[in-house]
Amino acid sequence: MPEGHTIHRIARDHAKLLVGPALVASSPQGRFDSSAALLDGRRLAGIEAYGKHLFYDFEHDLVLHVHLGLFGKYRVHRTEVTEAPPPPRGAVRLRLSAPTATIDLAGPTACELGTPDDRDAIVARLGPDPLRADAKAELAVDRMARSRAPIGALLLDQSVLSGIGNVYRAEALFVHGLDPRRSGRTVAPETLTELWDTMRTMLRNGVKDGRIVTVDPAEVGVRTRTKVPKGERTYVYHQDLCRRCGTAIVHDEIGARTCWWCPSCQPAP
DNA sequence: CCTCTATGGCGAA
DNA sequence: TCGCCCTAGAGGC
Repeated sequence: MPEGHTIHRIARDHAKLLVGPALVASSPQGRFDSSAALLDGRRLAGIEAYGKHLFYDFEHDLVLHVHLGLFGKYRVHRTEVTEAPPPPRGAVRLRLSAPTATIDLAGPTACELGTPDDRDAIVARLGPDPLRADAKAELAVDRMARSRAPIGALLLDQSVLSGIGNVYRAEALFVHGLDPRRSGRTVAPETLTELWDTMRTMLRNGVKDGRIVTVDPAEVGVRTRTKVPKGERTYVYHQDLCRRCGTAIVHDEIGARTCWWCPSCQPAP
C-alpha cells in the first residue's frame, strides 16, 4: 500500500502511539535480533517521514530507518496496560511495544539502525517531498523541465521528487492530459508546477483518507472520496476504460513499471 | 494446495 | 536492462 501518503500517515500514527515511554523491542522473525536488542528499553523522541522513508529518532542518536518497499506492512495492536500484545502473526521483522500499543513490521525493503548522519545521507539523495512543508517545488520542476526522460519516468524518480508511486503518477498525468511518454522538457514549466500542486493535493487526500482515491466523487455519483467503491477510485490506473471518456485504456512499461493512460484524454506528443 | 500479483528499489551486468 | 529481495492475500484447482 505504500506511496508517500501511507508513510506520512504511519509517521503521524506511530508517533502518537510510541513517543515517550521506554519501548520493548524484539525481532520475532529473528532477522533483526541484534539491532532490536540495541533499541530495547530506549525512548522514541519523534518520527520523520521523507518521501517513502521513515526515520524513528531514538534517544542517544540512534535512528531506525524503515522503507516498506512493495511488500512491507505494519500491523498495530492496541492493548490495556496490563494486557500482553497478541503473538506475532507471520514474519514479523520488528516488534515495538509501548504500554498500550504494539507495532509489528513485516516484509520491509529496509529496516536498519544508523546515525543522524546516515539519515541525512539518505535524505540528500531524495528530491523534494510534496507532503513536507519544507519542500521546494522549483527543484523538482526545474529537473523535469530540463530532462529528456519521459515525464512518466521522472515522476517515479525519487531523486527528482519523492513520495510518488505508480498509482499517483498515472493519475496525476491523466488529470493534466499528459501522455507519460512525453519528454519532461516538452512540458511547459507552468504545467509542471500545476502537476506538482495536483500531486500534493492527491497525497494530502491520501493521508487524510488512508487510501488512494483520485477520482472526483461527483463523477462517480457519491458525496465523498471515502464513499467511492473499490475499483472506481482511479481514472486510468489499472482500468480497462477511461472513467471520463470511455476510451480503452492502454498501458506500457515506463520507468520500469507499468503505466496506464487514456490515449484520448492524454494525446500522444 | 498452488500460482499470481502488488502502491519499490537495489546492485550486477 | 535484468534479476533479485521481501510478504500477504486473492483466486484457481
